[in-house]
Parts: sequence; C-alpha cells; structure tokens
Amino acid sequence: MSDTDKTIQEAIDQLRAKHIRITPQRTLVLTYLITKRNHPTVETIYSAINHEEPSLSLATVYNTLKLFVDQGMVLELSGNDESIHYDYYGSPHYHVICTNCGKIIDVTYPDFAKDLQKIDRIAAEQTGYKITGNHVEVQGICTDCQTKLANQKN
Amino acid sequence: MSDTDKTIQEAIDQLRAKHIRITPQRTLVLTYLITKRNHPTVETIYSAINHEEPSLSLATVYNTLKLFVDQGMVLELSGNDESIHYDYYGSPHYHVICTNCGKIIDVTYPDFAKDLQKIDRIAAEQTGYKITGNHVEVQGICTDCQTKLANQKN
DNA sequence: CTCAATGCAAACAGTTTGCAGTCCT
DNA sequence: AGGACTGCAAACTGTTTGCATTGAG
Repeated sequence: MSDTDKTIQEAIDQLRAKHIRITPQRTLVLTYLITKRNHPTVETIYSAINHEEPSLSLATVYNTLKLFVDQGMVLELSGNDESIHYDYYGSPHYHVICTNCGKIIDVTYPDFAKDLQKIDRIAAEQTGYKITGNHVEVQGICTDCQTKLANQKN
Repeated sequence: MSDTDKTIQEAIDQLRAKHIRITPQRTLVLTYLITKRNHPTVETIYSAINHEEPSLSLATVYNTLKLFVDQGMVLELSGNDESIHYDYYGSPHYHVICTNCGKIIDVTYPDFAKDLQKIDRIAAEQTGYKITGNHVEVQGICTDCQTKLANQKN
C-alpha cells in the first residue's frame, strides 16, 4: 500500500470512528485532496472529479468540504480575494501565498508544532477560549511574479 | 491630543506620504477602525457611520477598506463563514475567533513579533517569496459559548 | 484645473437552501 | 429499514462594476 493510500485509509477510519457515513462522493473528494495536495478551490475539485466520475454535484462538494473542515481534517484558506482554497491538514504546516497570482506553498520547520502550541497556550490563557485549531498564513510575492513585476517596470 | 487621536494622525500622515488623497470618507472609516477596534464587517462600518454621517456609500466602504488592506494598514479576517471582518493593525498581534459565535479577541505576548519574524524568514528561505505580511489566527470556543454549549447538552 | 474618489444601482459569482429520491450502515 | 446523504435548481448575499458627479491637491 502506498503512502498516500495509507493516509487516505487513515482519514476514512477517522471519519468512520465518528460514525460519519463514507459515501463514494466523500471518498472521491478526500482522495483528491490527499493525492493532489494542490490547495484547490471548490470549482477545481468539482470539475476535476466530474471530468472522470460525473457522479458528483457542486452542492455535495460544498457539503463535503464543510464536513471535513468541521472535523478539523481540512483547512480553509481564504487567501486574498477569489474563492476559498482547501488543504488536507495531515501534519502541521503553514502557508505562503502570493498576493499577485495566488500560488500557495506549504512551509514547515522542525519546531513549528511547538511554536503553534505556544501560540495556542497563550491564547487560551489570555482569553479563556477552548482552543480547537489554528492557522498561520504568510503573504508575499512568488519568484515568478517578482520577475514579472520587475520586467513591467521597464 | 489623546492616544487614539495620535494614532489616527499618524495613519493619515502615512497615507499622505504615499500621495493618497485624504477624503472625509476615508477619514471616517479610518477613525472608526482605530477608535472602535471591534473587528467590524463592511456592513457594520457602513451602518454605524451612515447613522450619524450619511455621506458614505457602501461601495466607498469597500473601496476604502481595500485601499487600507493594500497599504498593509488594515487586516482582513476571514474568520469562518459570514462576511469578512477588518482590523486596524497598529502593532503585532494575532486573533482568537470563536467558531460558535464569531467573537474575535486580540492576543499578543512580548516575543510575538520575534516569532513572526522567524516564520517569515523561514518562509522566505524555503520558497523564495518576497514576504509582505502575515497573519496568525487561532480558532476556539469563547467562555460564553462554552457555558451555552454545556447547558444545551443537559 | 485635473484627475482621483464618490455614489448609485445594476450586475455578478460564489455559496446556500429545500426537497424529492437515493443508499450507507 | 431508516435516517443521513445526494442532486438539482432556484434563491441569496456579499461584493464588484460602470458611469456621471464631485472635490482634494
């Protein structure tokens, strides 16, 4: 069994353990998220899957993603404008997004999980909130757009 | 001159330095953000200001906020669903948002700015992006909602 | 003066909703 | 068997756009 297959299986088991029904549509969306790992939008997922397996409505993609997000399994990336991107959150990482073209890259480093815990702990102490999740996002200009923008100025 | 007045004046100077026109509408929105500091939505700002000073259209609120966000002066908080909240970003802090009622609280600690710099630096190293901003958000359940939800279960 | 900013209303796009039919468990 | 899930299309809502008017520099 490949590494991604194992990840998919684990995610499904995790859902089943919560008595959430495993439908073909949910499996398709989950598989897409885990195998592609390309921060897709709802529309991207919908058209990609529908292209080969036309048994999926747009509303179901919305429902399914909302479910995964509620389970803390998938992250909503609101980026800048445009529509929302989704990311399977298998292990702690954060996102760097290009404010010019929207390209998103995952970043992590050895102590990142520890730093997140610190942020969560302080937030809980200061606010009394019961912390359920977090998200770090960094904005910037990707290398491609740096070149493009530099050329435009000439 | 009060502390907030000084902040407002500084923000205006900052805009003027970039040759951005200081219109009454922009001053109103800026003043609202700095004095209230309550993470308002577009609609909140629009109706609050229009209530006393009906010289402001909804489109202008959108324009103005987009301008401030582009200047890095204001942060867009996409929270969960609902519409977007805005926050005057005078000094480094992060946000804890209640996933049940949407209430947002600012949090910071002495080394927070340093931790952000680390996150930015690593992101730049790993991706080559030219970093222009960042945002940390923590999700949780606020104390009020913790009580409410506990009561519902009985 | 000049050109950017505003206001208005219509257009838009992504998202949500209601309900009948389907199918996991 | 039964309730959760899906699909469809209509309805919604927040946001954007175009253009004539206004006003900041």
